[in-house]
Amino acid sequence: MAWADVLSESTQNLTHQTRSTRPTYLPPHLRQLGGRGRGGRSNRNSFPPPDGPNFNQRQRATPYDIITEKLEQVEMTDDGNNNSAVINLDAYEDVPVEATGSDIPPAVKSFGEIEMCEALNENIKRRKYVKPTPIQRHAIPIVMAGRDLMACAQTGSGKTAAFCFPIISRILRDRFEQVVSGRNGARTRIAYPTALILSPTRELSCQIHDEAKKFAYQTGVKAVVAYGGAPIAQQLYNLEKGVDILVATPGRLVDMIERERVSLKMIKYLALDEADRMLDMGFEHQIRKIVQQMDMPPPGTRQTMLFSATFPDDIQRLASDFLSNYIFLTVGKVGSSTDLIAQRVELVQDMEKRSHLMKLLSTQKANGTRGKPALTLVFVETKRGADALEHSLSMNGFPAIAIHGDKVQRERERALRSFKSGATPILVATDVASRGLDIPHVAHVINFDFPKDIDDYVHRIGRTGRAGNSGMATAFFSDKNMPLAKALVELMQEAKQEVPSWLSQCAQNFVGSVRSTRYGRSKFGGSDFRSSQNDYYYPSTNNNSDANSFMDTYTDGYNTGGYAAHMSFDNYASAGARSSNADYYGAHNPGPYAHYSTADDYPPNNIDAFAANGNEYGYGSIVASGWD
DNA sequence: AAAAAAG
Repeated sequence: MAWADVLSESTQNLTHQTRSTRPTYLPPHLRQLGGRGRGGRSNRNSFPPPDGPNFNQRQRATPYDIITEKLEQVEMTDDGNNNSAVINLDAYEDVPVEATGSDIPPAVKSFGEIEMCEALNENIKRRKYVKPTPIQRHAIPIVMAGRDLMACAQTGSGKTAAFCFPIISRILRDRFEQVVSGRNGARTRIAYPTALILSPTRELSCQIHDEAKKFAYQTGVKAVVAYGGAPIAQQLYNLEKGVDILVATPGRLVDMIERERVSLKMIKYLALDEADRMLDMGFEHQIRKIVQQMDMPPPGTRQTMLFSATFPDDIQRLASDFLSNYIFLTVGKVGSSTDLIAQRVELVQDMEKRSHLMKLLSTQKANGTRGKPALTLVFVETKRGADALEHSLSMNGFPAIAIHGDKVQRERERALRSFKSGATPILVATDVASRGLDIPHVAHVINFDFPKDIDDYVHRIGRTGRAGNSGMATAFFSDKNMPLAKALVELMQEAKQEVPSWLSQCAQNFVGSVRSTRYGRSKFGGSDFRSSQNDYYYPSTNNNSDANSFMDTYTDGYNTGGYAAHMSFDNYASAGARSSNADYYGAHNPGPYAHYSTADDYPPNNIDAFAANGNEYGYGSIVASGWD
């Protein structure tokens, strides 16, 4: 079958596909009617209205300032060693920045401009953070000024530090100014943290905790982590010894609160990492419970910071419940560090994915760099699929290990360690690993199953190309993914990536058939939803609903070129991929992108190399092995 | 029809 036939056939099939099955956005005031199958009393209007000073004024804030800038060149900080903490700031040259809100504190150019205690400064030096990244330059002064913040910054750009520094710094300042502290004395077993950092996965919470501990070293500020899947006793013991910053996943935290071992009464700083995920379906209820139904001080009396690389409008609406007169900050909205990730998309049907993956991996293997295997992260849709693919790869001589939520925590951590160390250079993962995890030296992210939500794609590929390093991402795109073609094309264009013509074609064929925001209008970062005049804004609790006029000024900041050069295709296939197996990327397929368009292209000549075993997962019997 | 997060 010729390539054109495949395309036309696949587009014909599309007409039979059902439209998006993702639930459409339901305004909060209608949710109790069961729209998302979430019963119960979680209607936010039923919460007692918070009585913070700014609470009811937050949407009535004075005309908003808009700060738009492009950064001047910042120094390269690479000191030559391979320390992953060193960020190649050169890569962030010309990153566009936009801040909206009232009275926006000016950005700083160096850590020196921020008033922080000496111990914290020492720790920053220890971590080899010479100059702040763009998100840090802007976010730190905002947090230091006591302002609430909703921040979008590209993956791998130092978000954790952007909220950890100022939180630690402010805790120290508070302690100095008012001697009073919420720390528990010997008489109570209840812990009273002053800062709470929530994240969507256990591994991410651990990672944030590790970072926070390093930054807080010798400052007297104590960070403790709490997450499920591990014995609770040790975590409780750590809390008893005193805690300032509690890093937690939602479930375990609620458990501890209900056991009356933790109280949120003294919380002054609340940070949600991967905030859009935290407020997405499935998590929102738990987060609301923690933030609005426990003893947490209301917005305006605590400081709230939300961070993510993506922030859809509907999620921003939900999030504004938690915030008071906040500043919206976008860093790297268009060009973004994902310039550093060379993205490629291949049309691969489900049946062919495994053999295609193995071909790809064997090419890569043959060209490993510096004697070290290139770390490759393969994303799949389901837990079962992850296990099946892990098995299949292992049986064919590819050192792979899987990580997903059905594994016990020890196994999850073991898999991650084994991957990081290079012992198992292929990690097959579900979305448990898609967000926030900082794994140095991931060379290649493969979207074996294309994600259902384009924002997940952004987060997944963000596992490579971190801290200013380059990386590559390959997506297998099948007929089933056509509804996302348009969003993918737009995203790739914004990241200055070459879009294969067949994909543009698919996108065009789908125009008008998908209206959902989540499918249609995704991009790196986002824009302040308060500025879109047409969207009805749902004010919370007892506010009046005259919301449309609350922000009158808005300019569309970015625009036109000037971003750091992105990689050409030659760079893309680097890491030696053009040597012995060059036809994989080159001669075999004349275009800049390699497609396996027909059955004749496959199997590759050396298929025996990885399918000779004849086991049930071998080439040819893929269908029977769990991919139903 | 999926992943994650409590046990």
